[in-house]
Amino acid sequence: MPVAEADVIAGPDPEDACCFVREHAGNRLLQLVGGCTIDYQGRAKSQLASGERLILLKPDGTLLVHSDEGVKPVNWQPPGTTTTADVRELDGDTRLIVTVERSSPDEIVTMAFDRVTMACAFDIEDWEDLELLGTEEDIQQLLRLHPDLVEEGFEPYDMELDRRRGPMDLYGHDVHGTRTVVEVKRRTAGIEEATQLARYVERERDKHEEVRGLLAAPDVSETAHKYLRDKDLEFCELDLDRLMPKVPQLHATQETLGDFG
Amino acid sequence: MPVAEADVIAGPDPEDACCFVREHAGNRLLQLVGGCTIDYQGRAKSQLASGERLILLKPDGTLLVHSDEGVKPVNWQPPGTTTTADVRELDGDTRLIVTVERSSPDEIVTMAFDRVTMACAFDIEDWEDLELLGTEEDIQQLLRLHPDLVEEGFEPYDMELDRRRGPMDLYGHDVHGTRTVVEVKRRTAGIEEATQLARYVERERDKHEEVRGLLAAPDVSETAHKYLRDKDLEFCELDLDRLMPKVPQLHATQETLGDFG
DNA sequence: GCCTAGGTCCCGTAT
DNA sequence: ATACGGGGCCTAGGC
Repeated sequence: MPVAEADVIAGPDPEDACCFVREHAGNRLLQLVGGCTIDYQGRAKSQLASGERLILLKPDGTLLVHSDEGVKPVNWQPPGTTTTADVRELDGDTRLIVTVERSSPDEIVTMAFDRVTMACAFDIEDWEDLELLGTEEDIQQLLRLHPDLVEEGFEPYDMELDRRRGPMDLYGHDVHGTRTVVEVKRRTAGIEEATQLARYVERERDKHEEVRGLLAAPDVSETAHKYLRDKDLEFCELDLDRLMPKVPQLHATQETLGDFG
Repeated sequence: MPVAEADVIAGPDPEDACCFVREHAGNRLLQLVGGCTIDYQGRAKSQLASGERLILLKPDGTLLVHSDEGVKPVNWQPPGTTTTADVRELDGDTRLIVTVERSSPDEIVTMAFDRVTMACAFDIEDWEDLELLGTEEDIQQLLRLHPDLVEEGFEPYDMELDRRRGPMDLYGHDVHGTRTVVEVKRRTAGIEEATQLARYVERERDKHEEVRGLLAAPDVSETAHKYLRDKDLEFCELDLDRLMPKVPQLHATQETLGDFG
């Protein structure tokens, strides 16, 4: 049954469902709704007893198995898989078996349907990229443009050079000319972020006399703050309410610059 | 049109689609396929120009917006949102507008449809929990049972006590009676995992005379290995091919134990 | 609520 | 291919 550009079949028997999967897998966005067991073997191993789920197979080979709750799929496979469909006898019933596999790493997801409520296939074309604003990268660039928001007198080194200096978010010198490493975070920094900064600063302190380390974030956990003091590092509070509104302008100017660069 | 337990409407006009969304949002698994723009405002901000997408609204308030590629939804909301649907005039067209919002943090996703190809609603009941084998927790427990696989003569302290000792995966003493902290990883350990161990060991070394630190993983990155040597820590190679087959047994015995505990 | 740690994390990017 | 870092990460478990 064609529904605009969508094909929908309700309650197909295993054979029809099998044909449907074979016809559309890898070409269109394929959807199955029904009761099934799911086994996964690969980086780990999982089993899921029979229940009703929604299965999505994207044209790029992505598999998503969703239950009725939560953002994360209960099973999945990243792009690049190959799909096979078969009809097999199982416990005296004829069942649709769909397998999705890939190599490196070798992984396979096997779905055995005891019932297919619905099968759909449609083309969805999406040429657009998401424009995301307020990422760490955005904040980083804003601080490059307005280094005083990090600290009065802070001057970051040039971006091109920074690349060769390693993975540090910002690197420059403070008002007294002291080398200063800045790690930027878009949300409350925890112990892990503090350790990350410590690692970068440690490397620099091996090479140079005096190096300051700043963790620039909207907030820090107490544990992280203690750790920073311990390691002679500093926390630098970022006022996101002031910074975020500047981001759209940043993106606008970058688009303009893109015409020349 | 009832399709087993599924309702499907093809190419509904905005008003019908709006009713459909209002009727099913929060009750059943609701699906929309169509062309839309999507705006998100919350922890960050995003815009997505018009394109065809598949929208899922789970009864628990989860929102997923999928394009034709990749595992990750292009936009989403975790469980607990509320959905509203409206019909509005936009650019001289009548459009379905669906918003999904939540508080703490305040976030909103707004979808403006220029066309709805298909709308479905169905009940999917899934009472089963995924049984996952081969997690870090599994490996940890195997090593507790067979501590020689960590190192000849290693003896981990009791699990109950370990809880109070902090977040360390394993804590015990080696064949010479030296305190030993073990951080377990299920895959190649990188610099971050090495730093994590270093942090735990540092705390223990503040309190005790001599403390060893082992990073137990199937492999280590070169950088991480250097870091370990630097900090006087050690790498302990895990043979996953030997360990993983033991996991099913572990789970089986734990189920049995569960009957008594 | 905060915070930490894990994830079959995914994903981009640089080496 | 490996490795490192970010993510609107999500999610579970402690406190």
